[in-house]
Amino acid sequence: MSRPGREPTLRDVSLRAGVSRMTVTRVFIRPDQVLPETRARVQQAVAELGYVPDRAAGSLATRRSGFVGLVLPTLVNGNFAALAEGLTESLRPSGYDLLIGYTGYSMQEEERQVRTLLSRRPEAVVLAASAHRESVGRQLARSGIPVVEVADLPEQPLGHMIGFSNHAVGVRAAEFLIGLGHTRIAALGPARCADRRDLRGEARLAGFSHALARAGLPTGLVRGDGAIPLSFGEGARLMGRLLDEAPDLQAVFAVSDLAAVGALMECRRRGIDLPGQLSLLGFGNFEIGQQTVPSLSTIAVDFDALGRRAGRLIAALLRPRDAGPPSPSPSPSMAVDVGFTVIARQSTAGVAS
Amino acid sequence: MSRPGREPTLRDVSLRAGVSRMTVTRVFIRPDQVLPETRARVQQAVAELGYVPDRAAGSLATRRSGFVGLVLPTLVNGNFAALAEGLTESLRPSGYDLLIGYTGYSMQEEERQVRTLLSRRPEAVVLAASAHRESVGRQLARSGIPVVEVADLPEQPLGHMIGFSNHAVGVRAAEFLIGLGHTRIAALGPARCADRRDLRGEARLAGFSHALARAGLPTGLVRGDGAIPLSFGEGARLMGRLLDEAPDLQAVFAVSDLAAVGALMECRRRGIDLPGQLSLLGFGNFEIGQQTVPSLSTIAVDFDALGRRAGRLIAALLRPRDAGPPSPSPSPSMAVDVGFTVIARQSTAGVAS
DNA sequence: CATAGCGATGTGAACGGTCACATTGCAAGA
DNA sequence: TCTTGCAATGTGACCGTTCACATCGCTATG
Repeated sequence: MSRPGREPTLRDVSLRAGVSRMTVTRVFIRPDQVLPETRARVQQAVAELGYVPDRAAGSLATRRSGFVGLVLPTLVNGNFAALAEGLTESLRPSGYDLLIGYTGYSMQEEERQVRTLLSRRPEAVVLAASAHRESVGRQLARSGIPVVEVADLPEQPLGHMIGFSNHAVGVRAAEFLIGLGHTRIAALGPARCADRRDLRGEARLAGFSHALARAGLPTGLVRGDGAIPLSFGEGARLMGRLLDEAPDLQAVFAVSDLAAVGALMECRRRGIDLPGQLSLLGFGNFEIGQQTVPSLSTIAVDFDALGRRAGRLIAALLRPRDAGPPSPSPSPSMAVDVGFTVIARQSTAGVAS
Repeated sequence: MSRPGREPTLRDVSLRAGVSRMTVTRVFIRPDQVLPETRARVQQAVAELGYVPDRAAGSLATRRSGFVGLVLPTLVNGNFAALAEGLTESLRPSGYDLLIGYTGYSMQEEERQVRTLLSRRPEAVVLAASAHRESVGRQLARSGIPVVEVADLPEQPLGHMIGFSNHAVGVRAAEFLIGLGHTRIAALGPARCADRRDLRGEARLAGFSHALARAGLPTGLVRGDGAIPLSFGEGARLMGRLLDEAPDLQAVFAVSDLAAVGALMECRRRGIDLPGQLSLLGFGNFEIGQQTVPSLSTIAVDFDALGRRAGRLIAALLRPRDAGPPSPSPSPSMAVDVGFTVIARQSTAGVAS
């Protein structure tokens, strides 16, 4: 190394290669503008010194951080992780790095995350945490960067939306179970604490209740009291309570496959036959649901594709950064409904009549 | 806002508050050095302008990015996600942000990730991807920052290690199953492709074979041909193949709970009674294993704690940055063995004699 | 043969903070 | 009253890169 202790800089490389600093930069940014011989000399110096450009300095000069922020409730959820991976991959060709923050479903934490994030000057932000404090929207709006909300279609969007209606999912779930001939129908969903909330789960639950009521069926067995995040164990626990209270249950919708699989296992422990005695429907199409016995009927959304789509949108929004006018017309807010699919597997069946 | 289009800067705030830029900075860095009245005036200007400090600029000046890099195989694995969350949380008090990259188990991709990462000048790097190209070690060594490898105890460490011996896990798994009286014992593990490898899974498998051989038992049923990453479906598929070939099998070790649960479901589909006809042992203590019927015996490692521990180590290493000598003595490489625990649940049982 | 034109390279000034080192004002002690 | 000392604030340079623009040398063209 040239200077002890410090990492080599552009200057070190330029001195060694016998060119100016600008030429070295060009070798990285626009190699075609540099004569092949010069380029080779520079590249050798780079290799010898082990020089890696400092993007923080670059960001400062270009006013472009190369970051896209992603805020989600938790990483410990296959679908959110898949979303993150899809986003990363679709953003890679454009050279953006993902900066991930997770809120643990807490709105207060989300606020903190967004503030932290903004200090890194992301060029766009993707929000997958559905419950926002008002201040979050204010901060994001002020920063002037594109905001994309995913995995939902909120009533009061902060920016673009790529997702699906969780309320519609709930409605469809109810219609599906009703269509099978069930009438004593229950649902398992998240509790509403003051700060920790799973708004999407709540929306699915609300849609479910709504459709039940519309069909003239009782909604008393729709339970919004699951601990967040809904897990296998929580699903089993909730199912146990439900079975204790209403042994003559015919069908259950769990707002998450995780809870549904837990519920399925609880049924197995109690010797309840699925779908013979009870139909069970989940949401999320987690891989485990394909393998359980019986396999789990569910409602599927392609989260990886959701992430990819968000990434493509962002790449497109950010590309003509130079072309268009500064930002007088913040491109009209897009809303993309990617829909969802009911996947009927073995855990649901019609009522024998 | 003050200047149209641009985000407000320190200068905008200082002008509005009628102080110098340095005073504004101090309100953020060392508030106690600023007179309360002045501080209040500055804070009001900050609030009015919606000013958020630019950390890229700050990094440049302080030569500290505030980033810690984390490279892992995939996020779509509860244990790695838990590790990431544990790391994040233990680093938060010290003000570090996590920069996550994932390799999809590819060594080539890992190399790319590390290079990208280094351009953001992380102050430390945590590696959870066990298979490294040589160049990765070179790059990291040259950068001079602390490196922590987690979830393994490699023979040729790149820096510090916090983990457990995957080979020992395999040995212990075999001893456990042998101890139950089984002799026809199989194992399911990852295949070894050229680039995509799961070295930790391979190590568990190798340890398992080793212990089997040492006990004079045949190792022909130890299968290292699972698609990476090992999933529920892959576990089911592998188990099916195994049962077709060796119907008189007595015990199976799957190097991941995910594969083990898949295998468990496959057994159920085939009407094979666990643990009556077959003992099944997994690894990883994923939550689902507690809920399956029968519940899954497994080998547990606390990944969240692993992440926390790595975070604490890094925080400690980085703290006295100012105190100690520049870096003549790169603090001796630490190796922490966090061990593992066999959790015997219902899927394993002794042979009836 | 002069010169316009272009491609390759160099120059100095930002970018937005923070560092080390002044400078100022004021209270305590000789 | 005159230091001395400290707390609060200001000054200019610098962190490593890239921007806009200038310069250089060469070739093609009239």
